Amino acid sequence: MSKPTESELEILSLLWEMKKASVRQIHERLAETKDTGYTTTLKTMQNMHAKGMVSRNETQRTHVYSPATNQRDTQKSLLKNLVTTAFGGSAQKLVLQALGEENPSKEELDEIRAFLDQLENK
Amino acid sequence: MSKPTESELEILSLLWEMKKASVRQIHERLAETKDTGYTTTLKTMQNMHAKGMVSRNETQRTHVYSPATNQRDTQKSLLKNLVTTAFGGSAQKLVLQALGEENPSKEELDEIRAFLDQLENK
DNA sequence: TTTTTAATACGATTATTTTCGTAGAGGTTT
DNA sequence: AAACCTCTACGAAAATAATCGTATTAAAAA
Repeated sequence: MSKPTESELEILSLLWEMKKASVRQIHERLAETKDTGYTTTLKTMQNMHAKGMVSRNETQRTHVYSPATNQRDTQKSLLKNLVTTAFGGSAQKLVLQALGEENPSKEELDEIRAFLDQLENK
Repeated sequence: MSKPTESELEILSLLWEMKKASVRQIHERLAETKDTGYTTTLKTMQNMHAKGMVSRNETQRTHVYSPATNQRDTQKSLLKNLVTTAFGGSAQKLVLQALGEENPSKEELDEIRAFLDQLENK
């Protein structure tokens, strides 16, 4: 699957969250942070459909889109790309940096600890 | 500082690693994985210089480039961008995913644990 | 039924990124 | 000196991405 562009990723991200949505719904969410026209959103989503990145139900006049790419896989490849291009291949460096930037709660930290333990026991 | 493009990031990454390098040196490293002309690399590096993304020493005929942007800061903003666009704002999800993809050594895991402890004690 | 609203389709334009050809200058080799 | 190699500079072309205007059609409202 081809790498989504920046705009496509924004939309894909919303679709992962919403499971399914019309162009209008997506556009309204985008409009919260971005100043772009409706037809721009429409066109981008049509492009995504042409690329097989999303599927859509056309039985209604208002088409309903849903993600066709697995969120996990997409995240995985984007991460891998970032690790190699920006972190010299070291996932550990990325992890430390990511954690340092946030203010994770105790619960989150514990969850990560548990995950580390689990990783070690394999 | 403006976000580096994909090609720029590849070069920046090599410069972070090599500290300083000529266009030729960078080009030879790129050529290992990418099939692109010398003048393309040159032009990209000139663009980066024009953007203030790298500095260069012009005293020799063969210019020597070095990164002008801090690796840490660049990583930080790229990560932030990825977290918000692809991980719904959750750094924790990104961390878990990144760790899951790798096969971190016991030492690396311990280092992450130590870092978690340190985070918690603040 | 007429009017208005809201949707898709399509193409064109603009902006950005990547690529490369060509010219010319500085060194090196013959 | 002449031929040759290796740089930089520059601009233009090609490829990719983002934006929007306009036409048309379907549904809803008047």
